[in-house]
Amino acid sequence: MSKKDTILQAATRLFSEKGFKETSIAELSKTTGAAEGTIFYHFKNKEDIFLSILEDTRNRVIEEFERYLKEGKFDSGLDMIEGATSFYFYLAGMMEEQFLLLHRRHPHELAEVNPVCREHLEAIYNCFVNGFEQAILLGQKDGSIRKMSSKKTSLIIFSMVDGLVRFKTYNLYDAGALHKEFIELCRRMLQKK
Amino acid sequence: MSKKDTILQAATRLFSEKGFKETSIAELSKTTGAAEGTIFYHFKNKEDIFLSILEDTRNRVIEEFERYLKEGKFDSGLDMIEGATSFYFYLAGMMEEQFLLLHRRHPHELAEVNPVCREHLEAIYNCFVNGFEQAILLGQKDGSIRKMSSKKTSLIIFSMVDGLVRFKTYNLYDAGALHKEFIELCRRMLQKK
DNA sequence: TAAATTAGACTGAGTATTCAACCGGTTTTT
DNA sequence: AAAAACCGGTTGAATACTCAGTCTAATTTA
Repeated sequence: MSKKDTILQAATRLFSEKGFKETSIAELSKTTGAAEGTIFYHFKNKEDIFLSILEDTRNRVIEEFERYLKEGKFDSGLDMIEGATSFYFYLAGMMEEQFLLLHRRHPHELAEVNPVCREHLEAIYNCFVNGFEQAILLGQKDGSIRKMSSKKTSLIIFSMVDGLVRFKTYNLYDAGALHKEFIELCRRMLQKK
Repeated sequence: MSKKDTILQAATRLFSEKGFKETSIAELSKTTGAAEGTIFYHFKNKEDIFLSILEDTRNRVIEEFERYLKEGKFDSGLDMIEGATSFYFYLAGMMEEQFLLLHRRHPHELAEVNPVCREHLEAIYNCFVNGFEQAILLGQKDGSIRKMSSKKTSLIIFSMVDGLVRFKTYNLYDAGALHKEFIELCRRMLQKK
């Protein structure tokens, strides 16, 4: 792995675990074995490191989620919602550090003043919300999901799954054990009859 | 208002808007008109300011929520859930700064090493989760809510409402317009038949 | 040879916290 | 009554420290 990638990988862990401001270049240098000068040779400043991480996260998240939806075979729209939400949980586990980073306030604050950051964040969120909406629209066509606003419902579902993932990272309750119940509740609120 | 309260109020706003680390004593001094020394006369250090805010938040949140549940008249457990979740949204609007603060990562990180902080956080979350659970148990008694794990379901409902509030603060989508739909979905996933 | 990397000194702008001094009012002493 | 001591609250300059980012000169790698 190139030194640049090593830096990026360590920065992802440090930024997600400790926060952007709380991570110093000196620490990043020590944990990677790269000299401080090397870090600034590859990235023009600290924020640039952060944006690179966000770009990588965006690419990977979108690639994985869209591939899952394309390759997956679903018997109905309702099944597709179950698959998509479950895959969200799976992805949050696979890419734990990146999700931790996204759940911090820093990227959202940066997005308010930095268009590049905003673009990355919107792309990530739209990917999921659109995926959920597709499933709802499919379900309304095949009759597994009742008539309702697909736009609004997909937003609510996204805020639900995202809320659960956050819950797990904060570790206040044993949120990991809630998956089965969540799916059941989700089905009930969407299905016909 | 005493100088101490002025400091506390300004710190609540600054910590919630900018973050703990990102807020300097110098800025707090400037916005309150209190000298830096005065701040450390009233609080033994920066963290002490934060814990005072958290304590105030805890007291206010619990007082308001429990009073609402006690004084409120509900026709059924299902109505009580609607009332309790709606009141959560209302409270999040009324105490916007405090909720913003709670939604940052800092209090949760501090809670891992500081028992006082952990105590405050747990008290706040338990208050809501227990309130939701009471409503579910009541609904199961009066027949408005089906058989299900009251514990797990109350956790999921809490993560849902909390997720929506977060959504609103991040302002990525127009989450404020989702309240009516949320209530409807909530009813469907809980009620019998 | 050119690009990548190193160690580390350095700058300049912050940072939290400390501290001796000060202020206005009240009580105690003379 | 005048002087002295006392008090909580307040001040802002001083302290010791951290940090991002720069720079250089030497070395390694491709």
